[in-house]
Amino acid sequence: MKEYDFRSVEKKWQKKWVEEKSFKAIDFHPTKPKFYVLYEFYNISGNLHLGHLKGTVPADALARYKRLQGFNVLFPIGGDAFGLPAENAAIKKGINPHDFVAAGMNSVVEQSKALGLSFDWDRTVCTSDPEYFKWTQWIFLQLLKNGKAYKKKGVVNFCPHCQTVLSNEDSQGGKCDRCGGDVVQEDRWVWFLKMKEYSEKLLENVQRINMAENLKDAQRNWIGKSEGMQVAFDLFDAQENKLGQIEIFTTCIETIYGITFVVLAPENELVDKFKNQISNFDEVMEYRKKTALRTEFERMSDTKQKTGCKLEGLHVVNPVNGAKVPVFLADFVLSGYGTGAVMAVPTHDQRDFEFAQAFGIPMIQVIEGDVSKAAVEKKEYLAKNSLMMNSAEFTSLPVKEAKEKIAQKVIEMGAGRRQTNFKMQDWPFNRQRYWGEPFPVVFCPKCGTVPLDESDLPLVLPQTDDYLPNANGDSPLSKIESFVNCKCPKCGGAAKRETDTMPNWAGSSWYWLRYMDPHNNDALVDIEKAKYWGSVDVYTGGTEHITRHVLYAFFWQNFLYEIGVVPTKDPFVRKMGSGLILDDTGKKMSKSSANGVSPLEVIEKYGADAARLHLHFLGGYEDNTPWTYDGITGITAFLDKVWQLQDMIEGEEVCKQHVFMLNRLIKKVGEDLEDLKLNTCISAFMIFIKKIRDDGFITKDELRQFLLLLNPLAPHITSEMYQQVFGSQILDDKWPEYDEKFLVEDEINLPVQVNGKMRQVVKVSKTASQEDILKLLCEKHPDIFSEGEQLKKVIFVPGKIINLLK
RNA sequence: GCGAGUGUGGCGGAAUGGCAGACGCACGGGACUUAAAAUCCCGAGGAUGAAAGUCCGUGAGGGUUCGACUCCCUCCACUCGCACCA
Repeated sequence: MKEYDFRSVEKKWQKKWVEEKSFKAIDFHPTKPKFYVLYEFYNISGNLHLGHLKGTVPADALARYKRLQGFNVLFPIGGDAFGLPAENAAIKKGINPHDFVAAGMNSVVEQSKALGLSFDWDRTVCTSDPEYFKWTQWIFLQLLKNGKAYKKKGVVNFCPHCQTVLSNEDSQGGKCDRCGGDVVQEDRWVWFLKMKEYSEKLLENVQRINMAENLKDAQRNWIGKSEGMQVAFDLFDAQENKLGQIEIFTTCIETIYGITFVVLAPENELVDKFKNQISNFDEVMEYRKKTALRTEFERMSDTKQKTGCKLEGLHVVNPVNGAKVPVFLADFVLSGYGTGAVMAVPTHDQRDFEFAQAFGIPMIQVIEGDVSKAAVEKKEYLAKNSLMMNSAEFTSLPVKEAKEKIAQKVIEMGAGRRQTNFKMQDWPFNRQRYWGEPFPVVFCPKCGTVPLDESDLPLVLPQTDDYLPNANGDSPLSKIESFVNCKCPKCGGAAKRETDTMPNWAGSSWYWLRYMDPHNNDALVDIEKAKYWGSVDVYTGGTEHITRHVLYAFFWQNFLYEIGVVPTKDPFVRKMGSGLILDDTGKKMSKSSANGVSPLEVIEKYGADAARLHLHFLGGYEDNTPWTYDGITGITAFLDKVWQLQDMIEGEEVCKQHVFMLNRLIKKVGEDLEDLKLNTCISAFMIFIKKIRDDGFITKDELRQFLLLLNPLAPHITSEMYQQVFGSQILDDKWPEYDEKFLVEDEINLPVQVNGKMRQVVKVSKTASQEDILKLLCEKHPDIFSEGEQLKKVIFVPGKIINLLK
């Protein structure tokens, strides 16, 4: 047997798989059940690095395993190419984004093929391809027509470096997700998608999906459901004229008798409305200006330093006791959450406590506890169910009871109602950048905002050399006269196009649907095909997009379901978040930090099978794994031993000597592949092969089954060996099945404990009774148990352990 | 601050109530070789012992149990997510 030459063998099979379309998914397969495996498609902003393999290889192994099991597997790939990441990368390299993306797409395809990934290449899509984004634009039109998209001037996150508006999801922690710079708050015209309206539905998606609990928590936390009350306070001027009402949101209605002030977010429009009644208006405007200049990051980092400004000349009245209460502006109140106004109870809310101290506002304690140094907060007083004080007829009641009774009273008075709020905001959907989907919308002086006719899609992105972002944050498209000036689709008069583009998350919010029907010119997906392929069965990829892409995906899928375009509310049945590959300093390996090791480098040195196995032998799927070449010789030695099995064939059928361990291997490999536990799966193969080598032979059928089992992980070497030994293609064979009856060994090693301490291991029959074992101990290990010895108790778990208590 | 998670040999990591350290790397010994590399075989948590064995051992301390890496409580360290969300 000549040595295994991975270079020629791997190339041969990769070529064959592509040419023969070996992994083509069949729509409406007459007999095979469908199985949809998805990997989070490639972001076209750089080369592949080893981090990508953390998601692709397990998905590939699962797809190959399911195919051998007889499923009609859909395993597609594509490119996420529009948006900031690609554009920034292109600008950095000085290449036009069109060319950059074309080259990038080509590169990831070639690298995927070199890894032996079994994608269906006829279904590849790219989000910046007009054939694709035609349907992204189409979805936007449906959102607009169904009242789920609106344009509004509002205070939003803006990145001065990237010169664009960002969503909350893109500016977590007050930092731009793309450049890491500080995000500021700016007043801008923004296209919003009504994602907030879908909060409950998204929570249901989270409930239904099969996913790690910590990831679900992150999503629930992001959506941020909170149940409380909305209460109206009458607003008066200095002469006691009623001006209107201020509505506040609270989850602590039980503290309402302790209110000593009310706080509005600095942006609150009541300030403008009643400017004539505010005697210190200049001071107020100055405070407003000051807070607007603070970055989100600054606002968050000094939370102990409360700032604010009293609205002199205005006050509100507490509806439950008629108390006169002053009104402040302060930036610890967020305009986007609840009503942008809060009732402040310094004795029972730490923020209010700090604010009251800073501004010398009196405090009223309404629940028992020590409020001399800090507020006694909800968490504490609810846990203790402390007693009420200073709260009229509710004084001396336990707080839990009082909470309900006070709520009732406020409702009966007509001053408030129960209200559920969500942290998640509507999705700011436009970017002031060139490289994105143009909005299919025009502004007509006569007709207002007019959507393009669906037949005019796609609205393509005009070619230009002047695509750099503008200093004042206007889209580069606004400079292209031929694009901007157009005719109104409604009245035919002169009109102007929207010149902002959609965010990078637009194209990725529905791409799994397009794979089901990638070449359809009449619909984003044929409804019958969508019914056939259903939801993605297993979705692999990183966890960093869990509160962004995955929530956007839930949102769009729900919307498309409501308008009858797709048959299910759930895009994914199961989402499996992969860990990261870390470099030698413990940092995440990524395209942006330029520490990525190219898979091609590993493939060149050791081969694709070795690269696939080694990376996943290093650690579990969900764990962060430090990358190293150390240990890869163990993998190459293993593959050499696999190759040598061809020389060890003796006999035909599975032999008695090997039947137990072969069945055990089949069971273990199947279970581990379902859960993407590639590391323990690989070790199971190593244990098996060691035993075969000890015995010195393998039968022909044992080898056949072994190759099938290993094929999902190491497809090249197993395909070659199978062809050489059996003369046919491994892909035409079927996954082996195990039989429970072969999984029980006749003889087992039974641990013997004395008083809970391990003393001995005895070999006994699997059916041995307690008496049998005690008898055996008398004969062979009298030091542990001898004839006639008194035992206090014996714990015997058949097949597991025996524990003698003396 | 809130939420979640992790902590096991020299290293990557197995084991989710029943033989801790599977499997692999590095390491030591042996075979092959003039020699080295490669390959193959054997050994190996720590302490003690010639050995059989004994004791200790999964971040620290306590608890539940016949039996705990595994379950519960307290604490320490690290990682991640969210963060003035009323």
